[in-house]
Amino acid sequence: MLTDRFLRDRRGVSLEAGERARLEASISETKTVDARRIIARAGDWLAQSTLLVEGIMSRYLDDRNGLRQLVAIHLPGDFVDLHAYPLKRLDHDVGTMTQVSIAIVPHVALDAITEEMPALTRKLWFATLLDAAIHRAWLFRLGRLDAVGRVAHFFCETDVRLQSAGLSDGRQFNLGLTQADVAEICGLTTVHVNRVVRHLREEGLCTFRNGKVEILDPAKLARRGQFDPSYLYIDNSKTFTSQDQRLRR
Amino acid sequence: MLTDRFLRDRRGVSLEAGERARLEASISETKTVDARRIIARAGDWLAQSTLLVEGIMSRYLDDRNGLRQLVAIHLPGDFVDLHAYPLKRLDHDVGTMTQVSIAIVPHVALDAITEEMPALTRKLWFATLLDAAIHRAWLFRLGRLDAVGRVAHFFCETDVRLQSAGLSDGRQFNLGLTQADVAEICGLTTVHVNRVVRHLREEGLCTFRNGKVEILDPAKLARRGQFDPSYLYIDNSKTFTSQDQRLRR
DNA sequence: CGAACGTTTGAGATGACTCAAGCGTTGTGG
DNA sequence: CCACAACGCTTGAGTCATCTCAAACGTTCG
Repeated sequence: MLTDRFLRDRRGVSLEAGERARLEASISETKTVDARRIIARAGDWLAQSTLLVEGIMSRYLDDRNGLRQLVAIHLPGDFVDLHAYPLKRLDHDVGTMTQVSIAIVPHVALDAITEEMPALTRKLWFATLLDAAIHRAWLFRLGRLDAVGRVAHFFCETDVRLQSAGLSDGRQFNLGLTQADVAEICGLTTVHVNRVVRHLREEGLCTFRNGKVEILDPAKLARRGQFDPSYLYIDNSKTFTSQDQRLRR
Repeated sequence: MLTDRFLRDRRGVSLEAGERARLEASISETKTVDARRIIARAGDWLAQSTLLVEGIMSRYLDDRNGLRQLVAIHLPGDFVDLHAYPLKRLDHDVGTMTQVSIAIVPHVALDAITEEMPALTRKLWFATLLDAAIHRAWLFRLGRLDAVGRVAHFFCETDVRLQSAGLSDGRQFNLGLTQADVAEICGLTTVHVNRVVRHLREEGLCTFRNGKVEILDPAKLARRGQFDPSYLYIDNSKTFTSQDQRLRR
C-alpha cells in the first residue's frame, strides 16, 4: 500500500489497520515527478499535502544571492508537507531530488479525519513534530559541529531513517544526492564537502560515491558526528545507539 | 487571562472565546520559577506541557564537550513544550532564561480537547508547527548567514515576536539575555558575539547592552540579516516587511 | 564529438576561533 | 563597610577552518 512506510516502527504511534485504511482512502491521486522539480513554493497556499512513496524530496530556503539551505530531506514514507495542513501557507519551497512517486491527500480529507478520528489526528500531529525534532538535530549539527562532524551526522541520520523505511541495511544505501546537495544540507561549500568526504574515506569511516554511501565504521562515524538517534523516535534502531552518549547528565 | 497572548495576531488561527475559555480551564496550576533553572530534560517522559506567561525560556541541546546549542527561544504567550503532547518523550532540555511565570496544562486535558474540539486541536497543532517554522528560519540563519547576519536576523525575529506579544514597540525591547546566550543561539563564541555587537553598533544598525536591544535602523538591520517575517505567520508585522525580499522568483 | 555536470585539487584569502588578560559592576560575607 | 569573588563585557594577538577563485579531469548524454 502507498502508506505502508508512513510511521513505520515509530515508537507508540504505528497506525491501526483501520487508521491506515482511512489514510489510504484519503489519497485522491498518485503521480510520478521527475528529479529536480519544484512541487510547491514559499508563499503558496496549499489545499493538499504530499505523501512520498518512492524517491527523495527536499525542503529548502534560498537566500538573496541564490545560496540555498536545505531544511529537510524526505525519504519514502514521509508525509512531506503535512505541516501545510494546519499552516496552509508554505514558508519554504518543496522539491524533488530524484524521480519520485507521490500520493496526494486533499486537506478536506484531513478535515474529516480530524473531526472523526482523534487518535489518528494525534498520530498525524506526531508525524509533523517528528520533522520538527529532526529540524532541531539539524540546528545542533549546523551550530555546534565542524564540517566533518556535520557530514558524518547527516550520513548517520539518513542511514537510520532509511533503515526504518527498509531501504538501507545499515552498511550502505543509495541517496541520489550530489556533493553539492550535501553542501546545501550541511551549510558548507561544495569544494569543502569534497575535502570532507575524502577525509572520511581516508579515516576509514565511510565513503560517498555516485550518490551512494557506504558506512565502514558505524561507531566511529556516529562518534565523529556526535550522533544519537533517539530524536528519531524509532523503536529498533541499534546501529548507532552508542553506550556513552546518553550517560551525560 | 493566562492564555491572553497565546496565538495572538496569528493569521487565521486566533482563538474563539469558547476555545480560550476551554484552554484556560485546562490549566491545572501556575507557578513562578527562577532564572536559569531546568524545567525538563532530554529523555524525560512528560505528562504535561508548559504555557509561558511571563519571562523567557529556551530549549537546547548540549554537545559531548558541554557546548550548548539553543534550538528555540520562548516568549510570553508561547506554549513552550506543547510538542511533548504528541511526542511524549523530549529530545532536548527545556529551561528558563529569566525568572518566569508559567501555567501547567496536563496532557489528559489535551486528550479531552482533541476528542471534543477538533477546531481548537488544529489551532494547537498550528502552534507547534509555528515553532517548526521558526526552527527552519534558524536553520537558514546558521547555514547561510555570517556572524553579523545571524545576530541581526535573531534580533529582527525577536523584535517581531515580542511586538506581537505587546512587549516591544519595534524600537527597543528587553531580552534578558547575555552575549553568551546569543552565542549559543547563533552558533558562535561569546568573544565573537562581542565583536559582532560592536560592529552592529558602529554601523548604526542596533545596540545590545544589559540584555536590552535597541534597533536603530530596522530596514538596514533586516537587510543585513536577510530577515523576512512571513514565516512567523503574524497578521500585522510591518516593521521588517521589506519590499525587495519577496520579489525573488 | 562536444557540452554539461559532478568531482577533484591547489593556492591564497578571510572569518571565526582560541588563549589570555584586563575592566566594570554586582552581590556577599567577614 | 570594605574586600573580594563572580560574572559579564571588552580587547589583542595569533591560529586554523573554511571559503574563494581557478583549473583540470572523468563520465554521461545528446
